[in-house]
Amino acid sequence: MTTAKNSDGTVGKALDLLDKVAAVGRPVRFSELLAESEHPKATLYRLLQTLTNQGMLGYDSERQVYSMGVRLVRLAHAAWQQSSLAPIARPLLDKLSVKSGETIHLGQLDHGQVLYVDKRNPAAPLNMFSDAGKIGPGYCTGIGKAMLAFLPREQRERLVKQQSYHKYTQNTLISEQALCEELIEIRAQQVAFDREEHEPNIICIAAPILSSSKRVFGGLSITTSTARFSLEELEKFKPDLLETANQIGSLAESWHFPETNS
Amino acid sequence: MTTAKNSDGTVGKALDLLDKVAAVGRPVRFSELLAESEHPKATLYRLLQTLTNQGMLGYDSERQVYSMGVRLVRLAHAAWQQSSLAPIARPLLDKLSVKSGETIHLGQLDHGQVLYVDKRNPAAPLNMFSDAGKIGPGYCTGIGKAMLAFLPREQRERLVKQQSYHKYTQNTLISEQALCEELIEIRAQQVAFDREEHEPNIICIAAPILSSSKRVFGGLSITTSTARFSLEELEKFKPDLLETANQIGSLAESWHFPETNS
DNA sequence: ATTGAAGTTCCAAATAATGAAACTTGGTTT
DNA sequence: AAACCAAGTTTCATTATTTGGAACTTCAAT
Repeated sequence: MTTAKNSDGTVGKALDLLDKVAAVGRPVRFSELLAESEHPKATLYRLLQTLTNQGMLGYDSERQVYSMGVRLVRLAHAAWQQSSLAPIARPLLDKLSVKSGETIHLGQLDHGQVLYVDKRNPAAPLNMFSDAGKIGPGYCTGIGKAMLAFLPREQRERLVKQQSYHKYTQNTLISEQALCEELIEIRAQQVAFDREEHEPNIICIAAPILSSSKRVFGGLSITTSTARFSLEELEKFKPDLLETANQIGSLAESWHFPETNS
Repeated sequence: MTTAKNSDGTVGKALDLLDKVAAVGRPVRFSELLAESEHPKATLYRLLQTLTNQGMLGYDSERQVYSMGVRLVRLAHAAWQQSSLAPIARPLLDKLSVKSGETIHLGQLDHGQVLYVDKRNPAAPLNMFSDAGKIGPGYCTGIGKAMLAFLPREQRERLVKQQSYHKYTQNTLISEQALCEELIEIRAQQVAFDREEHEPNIICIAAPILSSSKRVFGGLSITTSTARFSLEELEKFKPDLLETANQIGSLAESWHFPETNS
C-alpha cells in the first residue's frame, strides 16, 4: 500500500536506478547509491547486478564503481535514428547552418523539457552524443517556448505548471503568468526569442516544427551571441528559419513521425 | 543471435524486448512483436506498457505502433560522457583528423563487436555508414581486429569463436583459423588493416588503445578509400596513429576509465 | 447482422522480488 | 599479529509481482 509516485514494478525501479547513476555523472560506489536509496541493501545490490549483467551499467571490479553501460549507446542509436527528427532534418540543418553561419539546434519535447537531438556549430562539425541527448529547460529556451506555445491548451497548461522555474539570468521568466503571456505572443509571431533568459549574452530565435494538423513534432533554433547580433537583427533569420522548420515538419509527417512524450 | 539465453528476471525480459524493437528499426505493431515473441500475449502486452510508461518506448496511439523512446537518448548521453573514450579522446581526434585529412573512427569492444563512439569526417567525405552508437563486426573491421588481437588469450579465443562470420566482400576472413593468424600478425605489427574486408573500396589502418598494463580500452582507425590510397600507402599514417592511440590510452588510464564488456 | 483479427483486461497459480540478518572480504587500528 | 571495522555479498523464509489462459472489447471487412 506504499503507493508512492511511480511504479511499474521491478522494471520501473531498475530504470529509476539507471537515472540515479546517470544523475551522479561519474562512476559511483555501491554505498553512495545506498545512502540515497529507499531500497534496502540487498535489493539495491541485486538491482545493480541485474543492470550490470544486462550491460546497462558497467562495473569496474578493481575500483568497485558502477557507471553507465555501453548498451545504452547502442540502444540510443536506434532511438535517435527511428524516433527523433534528427535523421530526417539532417540535410536541412546543414543547409540552414551554412546559410545562417550561426549555431543551429534541433530539439524535441520530453516531459516539459527540451531534448536536443541535433546541433550544428559554425566552427566545429557535429559531435554525436556530446550534443545530442542533452536536455534544457522548457520555459526559458527558444525551442522550449516555441514548442510549448503551439501545444494544445490542456497539455500546455499542464506543462507550464510542471516547470521547475529557476532564475538563470536577470531576464529569465519565472512565473507561470509571465510565461503564458509570452506564449501568446509567440503564437502571434510564429517564432520565439531567447532574450538571454538561459545564459547571459546568448540569444536565439526559434520556431516550432509542426505537422499539417498542428501537432508539435519539435523545435528549431538559430543561436548567436549579443556580441554578434542584437535581438532585433535576429529577425532577419525568421524567413529561413520558418522555411526550414516547415520543411522538416512536412518531411516528418510523410515519414510518419511518432508522438512525443509530453 | 536469436539465443534465448539469459534472463535476469523481469528486467532482463523487458530489456530484451527493447533490443527486439531496436532491431526492427522502424515503428512496430504489437502483433508483429507477438509473432516473434516467446511470451504469451498478455505478458508481452504488459511489458510493452511498462516500457512505454517509462519512456523507453514511444507509442503512437493513432497508428498503434511502438518505437524507441527518447529517454534512451538522454541516458545514452550520460553513458557516452562517462563511460566512453570519446570525451577524453576528442581533442586528440580533432588533431589526428586535421593532420591525416582522412576519416577517423574511435571504437570500443562490446560483446565481441565494435561499438563506434566517435568519428571525424574529413573535408572530402567518403560514402559510408558509421556513426556513434553504431556497431560493426569485430572480425572484419580494422578497429575490431586491432582490439581482438591485444585481448588476453582466453577472452580472445572466446570472442573469436563467438563471431558470426559473414562474407561481406571477397576479402572478408570468415574462418576462425584465418582470423587467428591475422591477429598474430597484428600483434607483431602493432596495427591492423582493413583490406576491403567489410566494404568494397574502403580500407583502413587501426591501432588498439591500451592501458599501461596492456588492457584493451578501445581502438582507433584512419579510414580511406582505394581511390585515394593504396594499402601500402596507409603505412605512412602508422606513426601518427600509434602516437594518438597511446596518448588516448594514457589519458584514459589517468581518468580511471571503466572496464569494457567483452 | 456476422465474422474475425487485433488489442485489452481479469484473476488464480506460479514465480520472482524482498529485506533482515548473517557472512565474507579487505583494509586499518591496536 | 590479532582485533576491529566498514563495505560488499549471500541466504532464505516471507511477500508481492508476474504470469498466461481465457474471456472480453473494438473495429473493420464481409
